[in-house]
Amino acid sequence: MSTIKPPTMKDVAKAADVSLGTVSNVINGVPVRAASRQKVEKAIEELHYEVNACAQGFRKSKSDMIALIIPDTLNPFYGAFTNYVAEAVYARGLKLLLCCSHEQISNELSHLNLANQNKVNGVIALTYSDIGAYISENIPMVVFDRFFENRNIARVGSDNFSGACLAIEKLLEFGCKHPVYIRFHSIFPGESDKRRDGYLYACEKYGLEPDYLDMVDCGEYKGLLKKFIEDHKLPNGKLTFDGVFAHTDFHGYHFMRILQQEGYRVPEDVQIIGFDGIGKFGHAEDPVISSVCQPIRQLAEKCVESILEKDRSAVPSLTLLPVTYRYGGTTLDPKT
Amino acid sequence: MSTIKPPTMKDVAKAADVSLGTVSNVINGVPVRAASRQKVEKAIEELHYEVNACAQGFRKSKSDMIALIIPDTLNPFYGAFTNYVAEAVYARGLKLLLCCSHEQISNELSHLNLANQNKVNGVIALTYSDIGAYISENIPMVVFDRFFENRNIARVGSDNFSGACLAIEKLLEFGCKHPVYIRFHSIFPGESDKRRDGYLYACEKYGLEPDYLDMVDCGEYKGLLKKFIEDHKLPNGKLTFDGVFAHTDFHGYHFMRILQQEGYRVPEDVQIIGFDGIGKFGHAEDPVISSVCQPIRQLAEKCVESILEKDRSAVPSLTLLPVTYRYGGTTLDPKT
DNA sequence: CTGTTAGCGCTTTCAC
DNA sequence: GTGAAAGCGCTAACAG
Repeated sequence: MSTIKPPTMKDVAKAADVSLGTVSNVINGVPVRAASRQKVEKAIEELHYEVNACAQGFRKSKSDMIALIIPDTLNPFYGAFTNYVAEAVYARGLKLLLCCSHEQISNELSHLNLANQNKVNGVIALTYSDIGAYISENIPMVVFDRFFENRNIARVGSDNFSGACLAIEKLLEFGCKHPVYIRFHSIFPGESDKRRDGYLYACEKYGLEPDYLDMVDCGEYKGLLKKFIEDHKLPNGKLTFDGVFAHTDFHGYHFMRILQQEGYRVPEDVQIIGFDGIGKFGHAEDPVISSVCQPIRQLAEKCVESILEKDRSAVPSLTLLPVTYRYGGTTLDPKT
Repeated sequence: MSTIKPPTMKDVAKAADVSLGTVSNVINGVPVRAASRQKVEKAIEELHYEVNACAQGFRKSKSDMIALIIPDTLNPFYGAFTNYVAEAVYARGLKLLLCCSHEQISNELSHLNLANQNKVNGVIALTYSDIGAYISENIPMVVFDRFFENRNIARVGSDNFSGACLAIEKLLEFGCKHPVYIRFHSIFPGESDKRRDGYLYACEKYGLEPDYLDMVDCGEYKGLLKKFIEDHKLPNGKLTFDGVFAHTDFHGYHFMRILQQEGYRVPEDVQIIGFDGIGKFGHAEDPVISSVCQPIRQLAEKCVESILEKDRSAVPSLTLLPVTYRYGGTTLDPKT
């Protein structure tokens, strides 16, 4: 067990015959005389010196890490968001501390504690509870996709309201006369509630009778979807609706499966547009259904940008990014 | 900007009227007289003291972090693996440093450096190159799924050989007479090459004529798959094969799409079994195709376990976990 | 520009 | 068991 201790800045200083401060300056990009710089660089090279990030973090009370609190990375949407946050973080020379909460408030809080204890530069959170109150005042935080009012924490998300309108407009454009809305939502209020508001607004705007399923997500969605179909069946077997705006791709997809099981054709009898933009092999790969896509990469970028903004008064309290429609086989898009 | 400095162990010691060492002992679970312990705990409570993980890491030269080096978290397989590694890491009171390499060796190396600099307890790597040589001798490392010979680093993965045999056996069981194998592989050698070996072995064992496509993955797989179909078409339009073992679910899925475009029915005309066990909305959710599934959670668990084993001579240099078959709509499984 | 120096908060001896 | 004290490697403030 001959564990050789790695060289320190002191060793470098000695080898380069300069002072500790000079070595520090070279490493941190502080202007230094060319001759000294070269001596130091040579010594670093020869000794294979590497900064001790722990010591640095300790001294500066900053670990140069960003903590991402997210339910999991199994869900393709979360996986994609995590991926793009990571990219944005690396691009700024920082590290990513990944905190999966599995939607447990207790985990969210303990991870928040961890973030505090580790002196992270900031935390990006996609949480199921209003955890903002628990974070240290002096750690920048931004919440993504889940908005809790009554708190002064920066929020970043997609323009859900416009997205819902876009979905309805597309369905109408593709020939639907009676689009319905299917929603299973968390018991926690969030920004995605605006999708319902957008649906209602679009109905009013286009003179449609609102007709929608609005349930708390309970795992029993399949039965409820079947019942919804039953309730909308005419005596001749036809359905009273011909279009579906689904709150998420997941529910849109499963609704499609059930419709098909019952003998209806998608998109010929019923067209479906979901929300999120999930692909079968990860984001942006082979869409699962036609969908209103969230700009995940840009959302991640905005979150990191907002965390790193030095002038905290300059970060917008709300940033809403535009969404786009993408064909995914469940709609009758005209061949353009 | 009235940033109040958080309390330190010194503050706790003063408030509890004990020495610094005693506070440290309480925090680290070292036996302490009950009276002292209570005084300290009370002080911690009152001051809202929290350990400074940076200082701790600095002092101990251990950050209590595990670094995971993985191409990305977009791919559902990687996303799932990341998720389960995270769980296993948290369960042991550690943190996860996520390093996405995007398959760039330069990124892999720089993340490895980072892991070194941050005094991580170990690194788990799913890499595209033999980076083992670059890690500090005294940081435990385990490579997952990509095995490089000639190096003394612990390796964990699925039993690819048996998995390939299982796939062929299932195809035969479901009535196939002529199963082929479709493979697009990385230019780097890896454990998944054993899937080909398994296919060849199964062919020999069951008296089949091996017939397979073996190409370096180049993004042009669609054209190559079409050509493969063309090359296996009889004058009457039928195919010379009736079963496909695909190297991954991804390629199996796309082969299915192309077969369907050309008018063949899956699974009636051609049955397909992939490898990995990808679901449409993340791992274990609604399989994309019938598949030989990797036990991702257990693999992750094994990796973490291996990293944390104190007695390095006790960690197996190779751990192969068994795979299982799962129906996913592209095979003619008997209703059991 | 450069050298000197004082800690950052914690763990870990070492006497008592 | 407990207190005192010595740093871990680095940054930043200061004087030259």
